[in-house]
Amino acid sequence: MSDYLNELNPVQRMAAETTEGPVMIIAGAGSGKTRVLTYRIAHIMEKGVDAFNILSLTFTNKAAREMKERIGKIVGHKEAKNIWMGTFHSIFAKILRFEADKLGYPSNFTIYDTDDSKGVIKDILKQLNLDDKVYKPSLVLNRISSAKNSLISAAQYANNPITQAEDRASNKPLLGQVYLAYQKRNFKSGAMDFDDLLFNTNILMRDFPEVLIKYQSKFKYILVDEYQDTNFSQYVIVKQLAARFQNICVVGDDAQSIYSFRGANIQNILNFEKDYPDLKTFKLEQNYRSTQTIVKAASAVIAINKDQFKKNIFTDNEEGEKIKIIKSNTDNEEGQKVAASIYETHYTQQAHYKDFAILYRTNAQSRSFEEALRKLNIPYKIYGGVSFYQRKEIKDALSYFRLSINHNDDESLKRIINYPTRGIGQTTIDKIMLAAMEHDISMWQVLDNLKDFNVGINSGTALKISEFTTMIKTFSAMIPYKDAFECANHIAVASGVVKDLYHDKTPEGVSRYENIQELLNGIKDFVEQERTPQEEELKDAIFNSTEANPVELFDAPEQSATLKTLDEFMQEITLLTDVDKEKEDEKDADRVSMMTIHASKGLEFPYVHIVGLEENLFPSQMALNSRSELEEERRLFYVAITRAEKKATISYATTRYRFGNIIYCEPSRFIDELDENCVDFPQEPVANKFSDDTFSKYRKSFNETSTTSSINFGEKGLGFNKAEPKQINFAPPKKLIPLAKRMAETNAPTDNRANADLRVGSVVEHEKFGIGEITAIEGVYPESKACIQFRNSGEKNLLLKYAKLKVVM
DNA sequence: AGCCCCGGTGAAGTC
DNA sequence: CACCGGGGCT
Repeated sequence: MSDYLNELNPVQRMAAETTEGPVMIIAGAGSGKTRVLTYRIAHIMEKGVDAFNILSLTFTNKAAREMKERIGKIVGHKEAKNIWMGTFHSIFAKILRFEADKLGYPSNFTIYDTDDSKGVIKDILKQLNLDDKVYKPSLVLNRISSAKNSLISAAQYANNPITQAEDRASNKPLLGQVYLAYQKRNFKSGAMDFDDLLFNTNILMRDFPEVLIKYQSKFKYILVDEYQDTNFSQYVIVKQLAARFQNICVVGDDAQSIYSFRGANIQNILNFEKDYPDLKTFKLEQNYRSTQTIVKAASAVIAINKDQFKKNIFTDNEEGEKIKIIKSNTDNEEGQKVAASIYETHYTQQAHYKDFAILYRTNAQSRSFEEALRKLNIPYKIYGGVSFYQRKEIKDALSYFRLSINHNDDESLKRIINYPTRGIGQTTIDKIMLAAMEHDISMWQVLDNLKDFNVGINSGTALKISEFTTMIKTFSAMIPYKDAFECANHIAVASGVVKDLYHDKTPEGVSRYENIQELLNGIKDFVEQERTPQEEELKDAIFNSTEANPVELFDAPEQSATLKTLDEFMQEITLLTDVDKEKEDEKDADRVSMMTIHASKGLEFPYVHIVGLEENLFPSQMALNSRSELEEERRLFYVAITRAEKKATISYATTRYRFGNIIYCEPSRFIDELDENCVDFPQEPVANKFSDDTFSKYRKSFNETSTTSSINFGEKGLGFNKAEPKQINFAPPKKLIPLAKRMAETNAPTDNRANADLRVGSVVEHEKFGIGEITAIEGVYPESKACIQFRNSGEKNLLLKYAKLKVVM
């Protein structure tokens, strides 16, 4: 019949053809996992299974899209579209919209991102009169998130003696109350946070057996990719759904489990066999990606970990170059040396710049590489960082959309009620918020029934409020009847956002204006894309079920079911992963890729530079408290090395800036763990591992770790299954930089006298602001001040005697 | 109401 | 060093 299976090696082929019953595929790095998954699904379909009965959970939506594309080539694109494929969050958000009414939620519930969630927590802390220095919103949110991912409800949390004791110990005795209030507030707002999407799916399946049966019957074949990175909540969902047919296939690599910080539990994959005794396991051990050197070096590193499946990863590829180690004296020098190394390889090997990646442990490390690459005119692209959707102007516009879709979305309301300025000040907002909290309703409900509440707002302000609510209502009325682009465009203009930005002629203002245009363009694209069958189904269900009485202001209602609406757009973008957000048209651009190692998972590059290999940075100082944390760092290092196809280069610096101070760094222990036959060490000794400093540091860290606390969340939960013991660290991160190692900042003497010769019209380069032209000079050197129009950073006034400027022309 | 300046504090990774 | 929030000034 089909010959696609012949493209697989024997193990891959068996894994793809064993479609019935529980299957686990342990897929080493570069072992052709995606190919197996693709062919497996195609094979299931060719055996006659309806695509609507297949659920495939992927790590990013992009991965889902690409896999659908590949499957489509085998079984036909029309059929492939019918597969339910996407991330856990996006798939179950869809299901929750179908079933929302059962949980008391509206089907157009808002999904709160992390910023929204923190905003809610801040309000609650204010209301409960708690100090946000003690109850740090990010820590509180982490704690709540961990609880939810372990299926601990707010009520269970608040009444659990263990969590109570734990929170008292960390000086946050009311954390349970915060969690309760947080859930209540979000519910009133018709909002779910990311963790709620999974948590509430579990509630749904627990409390509504008919719903569980419905989806169990629907999803006859279930596949889960990156299973090593699932958390308890996800584990239970999968287990429940697969309970009827048991055609469950999980794919993963325990050696690449790197997301425990967001609740991922490597035990899910290590213990999978316990849940399904008749499990068939396939190990994909042949690496098709990397050289023998890279495979050997990586294997030596990962072998040090205790907690893992035994694997014998091998490759038939050539031996390849040794791993090169670059030592630098400072972080800036590291940037220069790495950039130079890329530059050199680019020319000597005729490599494209897109063949290179710089991988780092933390986003903050990107700076020195950016600067160095820019100096050598090497194009680069940074993945992650502040995304488009995080920008202020975009969030403002989206908040208008969100509020128009769901009036009870308090976080959006707070953001835009006085933007652009319309005379509704902080005092008024505080009064509204107070009334909302007192009556347990959303802020909108207070605004919309202002006279029913004794809020103490004067008639002038009341008028402004009513103008605001009327405006939002007209937006809402439009959404079901006009496509997303028309609505968004109308809202952006009618709200005054566009006008506000248009009048701002500073370079920042211009760029904000352009960003809004870009957002609108994106929405235009969205409108022009066809819906997937699932989206069609969902659209119908929600459109027909809305209790809302359609206001016939615009086109005929029957037309609206075919339109792609603004609320659909919002649903789509909220759950995009960082990878999903990357622009397609830049994919082929010839640029060096820069990203965190986490973000690099699943990617591959011929030449990989792994940078910042220093103790306390990689491994991170936060990971030195336990074996399991250190093992996760090691897995992260393993992931980094195995991204490389031809050559891996590792670099470290002996000093580095941190919080404005220079600190000394030691080479990472991971360097020593590489198989030494695979490594090209620098001439001088790498490090003196047993200096007094080293000992003093470890003594210090040992003494300090004893306050770290943990609680066991394993016993309760929702009562489906026994949870794995869940550790939540609540101790603040320990600084492990010994006093002896600190050094006063030594500002390199800069000769700025040359700046005295600068004139209006001179073009200069500033190390931070980039290239700019001097438009005015005031005063006489050394007291002179130059006004410089920078190309990318806007206008700045700089004192010439201090400004570090290089004359360009 | 908005702007600016100051000081305190803080960077791991993310749906 | 860089960002954010608070407070004070216009």
